[in-house]
Amino acid sequence: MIIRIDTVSTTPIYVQLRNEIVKGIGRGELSEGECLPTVRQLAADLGVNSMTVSKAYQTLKAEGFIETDRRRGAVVRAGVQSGAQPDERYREKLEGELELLSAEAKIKGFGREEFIHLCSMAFAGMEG
Amino acid sequence: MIIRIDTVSTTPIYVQLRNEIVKGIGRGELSEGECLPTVRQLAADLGVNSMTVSKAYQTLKAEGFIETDRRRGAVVRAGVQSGAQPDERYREKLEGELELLSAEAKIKGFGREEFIHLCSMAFAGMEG
DNA sequence: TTATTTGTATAATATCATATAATACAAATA
DNA sequence: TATTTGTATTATATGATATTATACAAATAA
Repeated sequence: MIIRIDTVSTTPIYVQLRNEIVKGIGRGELSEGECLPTVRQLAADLGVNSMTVSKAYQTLKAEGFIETDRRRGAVVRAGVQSGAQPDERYREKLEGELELLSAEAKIKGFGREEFIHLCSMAFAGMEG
Repeated sequence: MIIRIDTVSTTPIYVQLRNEIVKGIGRGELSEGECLPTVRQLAADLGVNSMTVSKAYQTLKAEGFIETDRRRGAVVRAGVQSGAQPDERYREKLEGELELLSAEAKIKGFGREEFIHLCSMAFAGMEG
């Protein structure tokens, strides 16, 4: 998977990295159990510091998206999430962000159908 | 409209303020043409600095959500947005954010129907 | 064993964003 | 004239961000 970083953006690099990897997992470009590049390798590829990559991995780990194994490195977490009970904390976070997006879209002139269409298209872009 | 600020949050106060006002406009609690509190008044109510409120207002102004009038102060921008051509820049921003939310939701185990339902409910919470 | 690689920890440093404080200005109103 | 509006400026303090350098435990490969 190719990751691009915008060094001009106000979004911290480690957040950009975290977001790109999450989207890669969502799209299926990164499969469950697949190893991510090592922090040093990815840092070298992107021209950033290895601690910045490490911070992105730690964020992903804390959020349950990956696990770190001393033997294999960083690994995409297997389908624990697809099963079991939905994460209530995440649900509230998602609802809050959708509320803000809905308000912005509404004010910007988007109708309900158009908004839902965009949501549907975005989700369709994910694996499965 | 009542605005609450979380001083512990990592989200900057001026961003929280901006978000709350956007949601207030979206819900219809703040009508087009309605005056917002003065920067000093809102700052006093919230116990923050007036420049922090000013920064939130400037952000809202730059995004086209409000206008500032020396006579009336900060005013919710009238329906320029509901008409005219959709803002292409905003559309891309929206699509990008929906892509990330979709990826997270997908990984967290949400199905298409559930995700769309949440989007629909969020938009339904907006005026109109 | 030894050498290497893994993620991680630590410390020092630099830069920028954030927030506050105090003061001041032009424009408009009462 | 006095007041209020948003805004500008300057100074200051704090925290987030990013880099650099070094080091560690754990596991693998030689």
